[in-house]
Amino acid sequence: MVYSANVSERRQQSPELAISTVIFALRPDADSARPTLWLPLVRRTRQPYRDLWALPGGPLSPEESLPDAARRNLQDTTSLQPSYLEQLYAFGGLDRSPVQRVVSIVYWALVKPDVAALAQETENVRWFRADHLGQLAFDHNQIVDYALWRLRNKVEYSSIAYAFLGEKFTLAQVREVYEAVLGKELDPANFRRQLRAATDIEATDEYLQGGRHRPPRLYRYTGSTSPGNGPLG
Amino acid sequence: MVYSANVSERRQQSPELAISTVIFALRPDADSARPTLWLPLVRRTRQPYRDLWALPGGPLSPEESLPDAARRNLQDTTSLQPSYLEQLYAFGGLDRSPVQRVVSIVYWALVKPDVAALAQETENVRWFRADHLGQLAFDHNQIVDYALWRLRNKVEYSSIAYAFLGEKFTLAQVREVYEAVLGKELDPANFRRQLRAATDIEATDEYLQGGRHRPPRLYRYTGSTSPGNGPLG
DNA sequence: ATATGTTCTGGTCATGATGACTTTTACTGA
DNA sequence: TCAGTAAAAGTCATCATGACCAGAACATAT
Repeated sequence: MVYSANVSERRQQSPELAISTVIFALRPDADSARPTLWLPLVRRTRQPYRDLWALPGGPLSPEESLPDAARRNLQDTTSLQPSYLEQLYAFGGLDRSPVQRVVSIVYWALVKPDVAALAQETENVRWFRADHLGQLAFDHNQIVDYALWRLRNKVEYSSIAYAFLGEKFTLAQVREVYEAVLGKELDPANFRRQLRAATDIEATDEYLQGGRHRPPRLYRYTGSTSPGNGPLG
Repeated sequence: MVYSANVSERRQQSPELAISTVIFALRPDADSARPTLWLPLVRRTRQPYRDLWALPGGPLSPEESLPDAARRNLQDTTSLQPSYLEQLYAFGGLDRSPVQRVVSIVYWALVKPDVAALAQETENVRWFRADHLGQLAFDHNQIVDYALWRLRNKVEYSSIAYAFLGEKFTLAQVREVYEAVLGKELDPANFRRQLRAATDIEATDEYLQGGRHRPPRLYRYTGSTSPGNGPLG
């Protein structure tokens, strides 16, 4: 759209196309010190929904692919590099924006804790607990809810949890990821049995020292880190 | 796009937005008389990919929702009314179309056999076996493959199979749906045991007469028929 | 040095789901 | 009346899971 148009004209045009991303990271909770789900939001500086928090997003540039657009937007707004990126859904309801119709192709991403820790908050970028969001701009509450549903499903049947972890980790750390995502405690012994049966994690001969208990063995994830069931192979 | 533009200008504009649909139906195979997966395609009458077969699709009208656009398109091109409709994926690669960049939001649909039987073929609409497609226009082979993957997954963990069946059916008919979709035979006794344990199918007191064997009981599906895990509730 | 608290690690047991298979029932058609 | 066929019900071994128990290996306090 190189020419300007008023609101009623915009209503008749082809809908605007935008890319947004729901970004999840695990950060230690202030009280319990256990990891919990957080996500960064950006403050809207323009109408509509000025001063409300919204998902990072923007238009699709003509020469970039959809995931590239999501990645660039993530870099521009939050300086974050995701360890996992997957398309979530295309939202195209008629009343998503009061001004002009917008079709948003939404991605969801996971970032590792060390990367998330580097991204400092600014006036217009802030991290929120996934279960303590206020009212967001547009239909973004609905989008985040759907992304949470997808994350919780996917963590149970795929090896996505390791996108939250570093190269080496203890089985208890994996369990904490599951517990944070699913919101419930898991039996350590049974959880351990399942992970030992999985083929995509292998034991190293290193142990994590420093705890006031028996030092746990460190493991390594050997599987693929990309969304393997997508249409791209 | 109300004004015309040449190819190089189009390349720089905001990408075109289109809606397409992959439609599945079960039709009896000519040889084995067992149901197999078929899908209707439309012949392209214009460049690019003129005379190749493609998924039914078209632009998004300003005042219709995404699923409404898919439904209308399905009606316009194939006169089919789906018993199930769900968003598949948004395809936005740079080289999907040689002329202008197109972002396609693709839906997938299921139609019941009686509805599919009514839709007659024309010069530009023809049904193809899902496993015997030739080369399609654009990236539509890739899209169909992904839709098949989704269908096969979803049939195993959801109650989607009943979108292929009428109001009353025998357990063997349900099994034939699973066998056609998954492409493998299933043990009748074990399959029956699973369906009897499911809560969303109830037995009627009717039996299907006419076979040269013990008449099977008819059942009814009592669950929901809409995609229940979508972002819309 | 010893005790204590913690988590890691390995194990048992009952239960439920699954796959392979057998048997009986109820129909049609020769 | 018999043969053929699929429906319907049941058996058995195997496997995954949840609940639970016990010893091992550390740090810390006494």
